[in-house]
This record gives sequence, C-alpha cells and structure tokens, in this order.
Amino acid sequence: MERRTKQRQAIRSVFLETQRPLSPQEVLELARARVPGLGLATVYRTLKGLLEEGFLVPVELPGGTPRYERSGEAHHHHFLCRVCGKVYELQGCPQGVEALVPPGFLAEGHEVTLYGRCSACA
Amino acid sequence: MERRTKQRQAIRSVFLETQRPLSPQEVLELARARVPGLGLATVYRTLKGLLEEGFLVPVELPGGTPRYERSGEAHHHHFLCRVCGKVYELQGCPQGVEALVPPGFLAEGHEVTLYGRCSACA
DNA sequence: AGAAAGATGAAAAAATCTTCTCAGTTTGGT
DNA sequence: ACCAAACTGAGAAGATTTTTTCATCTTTCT
Repeated sequence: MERRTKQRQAIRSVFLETQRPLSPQEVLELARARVPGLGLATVYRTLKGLLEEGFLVPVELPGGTPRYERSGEAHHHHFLCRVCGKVYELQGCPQGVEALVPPGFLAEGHEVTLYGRCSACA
Repeated sequence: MERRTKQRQAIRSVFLETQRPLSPQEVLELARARVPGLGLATVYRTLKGLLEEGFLVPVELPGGTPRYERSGEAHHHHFLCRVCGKVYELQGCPQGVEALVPPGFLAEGHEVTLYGRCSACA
C-alpha cells in the first residue's frame, strides 16, 4: 500500500463519495466507472490495505456479504433493504440497548439493523 | 421429513433443550452426544426439514455462520460472545427502534445484537 | 529517460460451506 | 418377519468468496 495508483484512488474515492457501506462487489462496480477493466483481485487487495491503514472498518451485518465503511463516523446503525440489498446508514441509537445485557455478561458494543424497503423500493 | 429416526429426534431435542441459537456445526456436536456417528449431511437435511415444517427459524446475525432457533418465541434479541462464539438470547427490546427509520423507508423488522463476553468468558 | 520495486488483471488455486450421490441401513405398514 | 420406501453416513461435487500466482504494466527515484 505504498504507491498512488489510479485504481487505489478510485476505490478510495468511491468510499468518500458513497454514504453507505459497500461490499467488495459493489466497490468493483462503482470503481469501474472510473477505472474500466479494474479487477476484483485489486479490489480485495486494496480493501485489505485500507482496512489495515484504518481508513475503512468492517460493518457487522446479518447476511453473508461483508461490507465496509469509512472509519471515524459517529455512532450509527443500518437499514438493509430486502429488495435491492443496499445498506443505508441511520442516525441515532435507541435508548436502553445496554440495559438488555444479562448480569455477568460484559457488553463491548452493539449493532442495530432495521430491515424493510428503502425509499426507492417502497 | 416423514419418518421418525433417532437422528431427527436427537436434533429436535437439541433445540428443545438448548436455549440459544445454534449453527449447523453446533447442532452436529450436540446431537452426536446422543447419536454417535451422526453425519453433517443429515444435520443439514434435518435443519432444512425443520425449517420447512416451521419448527425452526433462521436467526439474522452478523458473522457468516447461519444459526437457527425454535420458532414461536417472544420477540427478543441476541448477545454474541466474541470469545467463545456462542449466541445467547436476550429478553426485551430497546425503546424507539422504529424511530430510526428515515422518511420514505418502510421498516418490516429489526435485529439488535450485543457483542462482548458472556458470563463464562468474562 | 532508465531502472527497480511495486501494482495490476486474469486465471488458477484455496478455503468454506452446502448439497448431491449412492450403497447400505432403518422404519413403518402388512 | 418381510418389503418397499425413506433415511443415513461418507465422500464427491457444487457453489461462493477470497487469495495467490505470474507475466506484464506503472510508478517513483535518480
């Protein structure tokens, strides 16, 4: 992760300009608009580098597909559209999440995921 | 899913006696205590049948591993131990989860997942 | 501009997880 | 007890997703 190539710039740009978590496949499709011919291997290699460098963090969501988003964002949660499969970011956090922790258990974090139809698919 | 075999009884019993969602691998290990030599293919076949029959429902959780739990339980959420990997059931539901839904989006359900250490691993 | 190290794309290989195949076993009905 | 249908275990085969390999380009430094 040392050189500045158009592939890496394109992938980084995709995350800077897209306000939702992306899967490797989505990254490939979005970045190909800037770098035609971009390979999936490069996407995986670059994602790995951006994770190590701390630019990205993995998003913990149900459903096999791993997704990544920019690190450093405010605490937030996600909405998964069951029609188009896209994940959106939600603002805010419900009250009393930590109150669900049973005695003796130690909670280190939580994720809230809403399911349904996004505005485009409703 | 018609005959009553000891394999199927064992797998069903495992779910009746275990108060947490189980992955196919966990089912295999727990059921082998009753039926030594139980095969993974039988676990998958039986899980499929129990899902179709409505005895089980899939649990939507982050992390590739699919898990299943008995259907018909009251609305609840889950705790995933990062040490041992087990998933536990939590009682209750935070206030205001549905309030996070953006205008134009249609929420059909939600999942709250807490992460941390279970009482055995804390 | 030239050279060396690094990066890329395509395809092969790996790593997983789930389903299928099939010979042998078990179940349920008679 | 007998039989046909259903089920099982083991391994092969599939289906996916991610990583590796390698010959060929690019970037960066001099």
